[in-house]
This record gives sequence, structure tokens and C-alpha cells, in this order.
Amino acid sequence: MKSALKVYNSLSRKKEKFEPISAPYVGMYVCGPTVYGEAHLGHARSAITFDIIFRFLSHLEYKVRYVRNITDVGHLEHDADDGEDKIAKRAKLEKLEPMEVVKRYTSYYQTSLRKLNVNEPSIEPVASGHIPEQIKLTQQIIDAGFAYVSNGSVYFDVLKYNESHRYGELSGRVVDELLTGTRTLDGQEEKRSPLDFALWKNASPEHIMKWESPWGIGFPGWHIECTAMSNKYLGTRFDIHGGGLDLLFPHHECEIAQSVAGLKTQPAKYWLHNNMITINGQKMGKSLGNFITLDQLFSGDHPILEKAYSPMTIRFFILQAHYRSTLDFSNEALVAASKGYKKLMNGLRILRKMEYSPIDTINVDEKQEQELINLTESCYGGLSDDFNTAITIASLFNVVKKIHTLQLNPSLFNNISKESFENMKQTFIALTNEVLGLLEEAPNNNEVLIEGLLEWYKQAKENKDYDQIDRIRAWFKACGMQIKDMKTSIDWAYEEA
RNA sequence: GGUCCUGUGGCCGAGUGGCUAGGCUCAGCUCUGCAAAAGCUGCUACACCAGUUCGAAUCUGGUCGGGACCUCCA
Repeated sequence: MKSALKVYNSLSRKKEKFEPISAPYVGMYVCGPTVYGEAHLGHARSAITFDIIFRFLSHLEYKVRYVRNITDVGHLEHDADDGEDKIAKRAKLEKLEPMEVVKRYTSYYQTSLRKLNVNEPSIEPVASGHIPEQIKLTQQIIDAGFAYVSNGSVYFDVLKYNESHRYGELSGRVVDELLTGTRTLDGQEEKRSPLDFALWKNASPEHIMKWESPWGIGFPGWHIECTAMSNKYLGTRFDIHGGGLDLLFPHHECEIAQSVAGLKTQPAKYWLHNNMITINGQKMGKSLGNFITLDQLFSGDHPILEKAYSPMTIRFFILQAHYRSTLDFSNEALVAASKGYKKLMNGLRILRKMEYSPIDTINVDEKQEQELINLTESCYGGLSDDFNTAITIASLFNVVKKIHTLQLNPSLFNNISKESFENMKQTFIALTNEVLGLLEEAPNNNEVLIEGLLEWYKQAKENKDYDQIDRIRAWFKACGMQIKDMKTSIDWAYEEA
């Protein structure tokens, strides 16, 4: 199964066989969020996409080191020149220390992802914690002759780089075309070419977040952090680099250039990009202001939300589409996802308790046996084909149908072997829980259930049905609770014994 | 304007030369104290035009529509 895994590589624009540089080890770097605002559905898609990849590779027994960064500095507003640091801007706006902003939104992001059952990456480095590495890498690029110092800032020399390499190999862009299409912006005088991007920016005195460097006081450019941190934790060359499709250009293109220029190698073997979530046909994003935060989804507190959607519903919704397709948000689609998710969980509940139990002599029917085997294998087929969770989920639903059939007609067990049943059961549970990360969400109406039981208890008391009373008390006890009989009412309490 | 992606049934969404995707919705049936669940059946699916082919939703060309990137963005 391991050898059959195929992934779509944005660099080659083809599906390729997945062969790690040094199996069984896999290094994966994914661009995480800039923590200057609440995490939204788009963040969830990226996180879940690479969570699945992380989980599936681990499931295939690769030893994966998954690095996902937190950008807490260096992201500029507007354009790359006279823009303001996003974090600093937000900090001013909220009258907070920049690190307060970072802390708040980092924890918001992590908490939301935890609710979505996204596993934590192996390493989650922050840009501000890697300033020396970024300075060092910048120096290496200067030394290699691909960057220049200008007015206290350092810029990557795109045209120079393009003489010996190809700037645009990932995004399919051509430098000449980029030049003609470039708008003239203010503050470009420092740069030799408008395509040049900052590796290090000179900080003005009022700038809040700044560090010392060989070129004066400043802060790192946006693209350099990912190259510096991926290099630090995964080496100069690693297996997978991921991120949102919107990061492909210029961010990932620049990463390649930085790595090739400063570290003399292509950073990643496979480049994977998840597509966007759209709302009314348009990309959901910060810039358009049409995003829905994860908390809003969970609480339903947003004008366009008709109701609240549980984290697992969101996860299921995202997994029902392939990660490279755009996925359109709508209440209707979310409601459908919610029901589909519950159907899958109901199947899981039945299967968990289901044992191989033929009622007559076993007489394996070749056709039914093969059908069951195919059903089980098709569940893997989806994930193995560029992590196509949509296909895997469709297959899982076919298994659910089979589960119901077996539950209704246990005599069908006679026609299948124990081995293939157990294999099906194990596969279903493993893929659903461990790989897709879809867990059961406990019903949240326990209060109602307890009230109902107390009502029943009261009835039993009135009827002096002591057997019934004892039984109900035992149920409460089993839940760490006890019933309190009072003169005028009945209530429950936590058992203190 | 440039580069790229995309258009699938009431809705969402896989597929990519011949084989039922799947989920949700709606209608009918079986089961059923009622209901739900489950099962079965059905609801003019592949934007349009032309071509390649024994055969195309799937390949090629064109038309129309939608989107992404080119500026911060998952």
C-alpha cells in the first residue's frame, strides 16, 4: 500500500509516485497562519488538509516530522516596502503589546484546531524566535551574490537570480511578463527591480518590533522565515512543502529562490497546495472581509449562519471535497454535512459492537467475500490517490450500508470469512477515527436525560416499585452521581463517597 | 491585461475514454402503536458548439459563464 501512494506536485503539475528522500523518514513543512486575527474556515481547511496527510503518512508507518510555523512578525501590510507590520498594526489598534496580540490569536488558532481534532505538528516554530537564523540565511544569500544591501534593508536580486536560475518555476510565471505587469509603487527606489523582495527591512524609529542586524535595526522580510525555519528543522532538502494555493506566488516562489540562492538546493521534493473555500462563489479571506471565524461557526453567531455547526461537522464538510478543489460554503451544504457525519458515526457505533457471528455453518460465498474485500480496499484507494478523502468517505458510506445489512441479516455472516470481516471492521474504524480524524461527538443534552430519569424515579417511588428504584439508583451511581431524596423534591448530586 | 484553474442531477461534491461515486433533499413503497432509523424504488447529470474515436462528462479546438494569482491572504 505504501508504494501505491500518489501525490500531486504543484512543481511538476503532475501526480507523482510518493517516494521520500530517505524513507521511512518524511519531512513536511506547512505555512501556518499570521496571528493577527481570528482563525477562520480557510485556516481550518489548510490545517485539516495537512493533518490528513500527516495522519495518513503516519498510518502508513512513515516517521513524519511535521513542522508548521506561526508567523508572528514580518508580514507587511499593503506592499513590501513602506507597509506596516500586521502584528504591530493590530497591536496599536487594540492598544496591546505585539506579543499580546500574538499570544491571543495563536491560542485562538490552536484552540480551534484542537476542537477540529487537528493533531499538533511535531514542531510549531515562531518567526520571532528565529531571528538569528533568518539573519544568517540572509547573509548567506548576500554572500552568494543574490542579495544586496540598500539603505539598511536587504533585497533579493530577482533579475540576477533569474540569469542562472528560473524565478517562476513553481508558479509558471515569466520574469519579463511580471515586469510589464508590475504596478509602480511608492518607495521602490531602494530596489534595483520592482520584483526584488525584502529579506530584511530597515525599521523606522517608531516601529515596534525590531531587532539588531549587521545592516542595522530592522525586521525580517516575509518569505525568509519559512526558508530559515524549514532549513533548521528539516534540513536543506525535505519531502513535502505545503500551504494554501494563495501562497504559491509570491511566497513559495520566493522560498525556492532563497533556498536555491542561499542553501544551494531546491527546498522541497513535493509542493502541495490546498484550494480555497469560497462563499457565494468568492474566495473567503481576510482581504475581502467575507470570512467566518471558527468560533462563529461553532456558535452560529454570524449573520449568514442559520445555525451553529459542530467542529466535526466542519471537519467532515471539508473532507467531503478533495483538497485541491475549491469548496463552496453554504448553510445547505453544512446541514447536509452534519447529517452525513452523523450517519457515518451511527455506522461506526454499530460496527464497534458488531462481532463476527455466523448463525449456521460457515459457507463462504466467493462473490460476497470478494465484494467485502473490494469494499475494504476502496476505502484505502481514495487516500492513496493524492489524499482523496472524498472517495474514501464515499467508500466508507458503502461500508455503512454493508454494516446495516449485516445487522439486519446476521445469516449473511455465514457467507463471509472472519478474516475479511475483521479486516473491514478494523479498516473502517482506523480510517474514520485515526486517519480522517472523525470522532463521535457526545450528545449534549444530558440534562434532559437526567431529568427524564428523575421523573421516572419519582414515579417508581410513588408506585413503591423498589426494584425499579434500586436499578435507577445504580445507573446514577455508575455515572458518579447519586439521587437525593428530599422532603419536597428530588435532585441529584455528585457522589462524594 | 498576463498566467492558471474551473463549469457535473433540486443542493453539495467525486470521477477522467466504455463499469451504480457518495452525502443531503424530495416523492413512493417495505417495516412499524405513532415516529425515527434501516432497506428498496424513482426524481430529463455531466455549460454550449464542433471535432477525434467503435465509444467522451472524461481527449482536442472554439464560444459563453465562474474563480484564483499577479498586493497581505490558508
